[in-house]
Amino acid sequence: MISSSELSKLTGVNHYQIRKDLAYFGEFGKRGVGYPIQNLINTLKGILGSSKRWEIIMVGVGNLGEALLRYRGYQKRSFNIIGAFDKDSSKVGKRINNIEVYNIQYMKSFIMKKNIRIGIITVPAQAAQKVAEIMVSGGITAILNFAPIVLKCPDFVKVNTIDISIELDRLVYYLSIKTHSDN
Amino acid sequence: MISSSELSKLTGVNHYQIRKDLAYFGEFGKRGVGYPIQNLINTLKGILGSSKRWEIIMVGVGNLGEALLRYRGYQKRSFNIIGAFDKDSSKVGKRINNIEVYNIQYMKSFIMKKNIRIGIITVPAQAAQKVAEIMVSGGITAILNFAPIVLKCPDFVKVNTIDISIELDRLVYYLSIKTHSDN
DNA sequence: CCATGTGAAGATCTTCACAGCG
DNA sequence: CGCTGTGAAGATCTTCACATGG
Repeated sequence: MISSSELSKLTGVNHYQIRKDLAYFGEFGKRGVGYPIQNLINTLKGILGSSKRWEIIMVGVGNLGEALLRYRGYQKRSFNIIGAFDKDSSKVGKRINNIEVYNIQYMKSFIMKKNIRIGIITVPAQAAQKVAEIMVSGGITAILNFAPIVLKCPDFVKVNTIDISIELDRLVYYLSIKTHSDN
Repeated sequence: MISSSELSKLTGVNHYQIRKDLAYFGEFGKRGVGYPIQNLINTLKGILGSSKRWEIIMVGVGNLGEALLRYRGYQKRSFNIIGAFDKDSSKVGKRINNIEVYNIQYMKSFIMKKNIRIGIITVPAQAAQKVAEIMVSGGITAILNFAPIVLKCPDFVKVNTIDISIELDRLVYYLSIKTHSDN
């Protein structure tokens, strides 16, 4: 059993919010007690779509791509990187964390054959748009993009961009504001 | 000169929002024409705090850390990674992208001496909290955290966490919702 | 009595309509 | 006339107060 206040401490989200969010999907807490942990986990898995197993591909096996492939944090999650792609023949054929690197020319047919819905882009900025287009043409509808550009994709495609420079700009902005008002 | 609608196309943010946001900081557009580009850039640099030059340190030179060190996207930006730290002696002394890797035991004094305000954490999850504490004790007040945990820091410290698993969960959730409502 | 679930109040963010100015 | 700047309307998110039920 766990209460909304305990969850609050663990996550940094306040207890009102925790309750509102959970209640939004139904009543699975017990009044006066809290939420049954195991039950909560299972219900959330269903809600987040993580009871299903999602297969993912990654394109671009440079430093960042390799870092992500080595990252073990996926293991217990609902998604699996089942293939990586690069145009560089020196990388093709490698296996990283048991994930094989294929030539990028096979990407589209791979997506179609395996019915992939999610792709990760870790290629340089100038190649990213083209990669995104091939992904979409193969049937991918959700992209996690690490290239520092705005990808042009059809509306039905969900693009989630992580641009490290922008994240640092956020911090810089925060510090500037604070410094300014510290007088 | 550039108009709010052009900026809208470039960024994906709608034109109302562009104007509201810019107007919030003052009137630097010309009615009937648009925004003078150079002027806009300079003004925004000031607002974002990027007219100043910010020095940054990074801790953890594993795959991800190395990828970020190699990333050239900072070059034109307002921030500079001026040092990296690791506890692994095989990494100490390396130079990556002209950034030297120091033993982590010198981190605190480095932060203090150079008056660093921003730190990037790319160490494994179990080491991240400790690293954050040392950073804060040295005077850092803004952290970009790549470790998949919730860092406990004093309120005056701005923590920005990027957890790749969570970003993927977002996409999975989006796809689940869509699949559900596609019936 | 305790912690959830929820309607209402409050705060904030987004969209809109249009006045104002080059 | 065109595009900005802005007050107001609308939508959404957050906080709160408290009724509800184990």
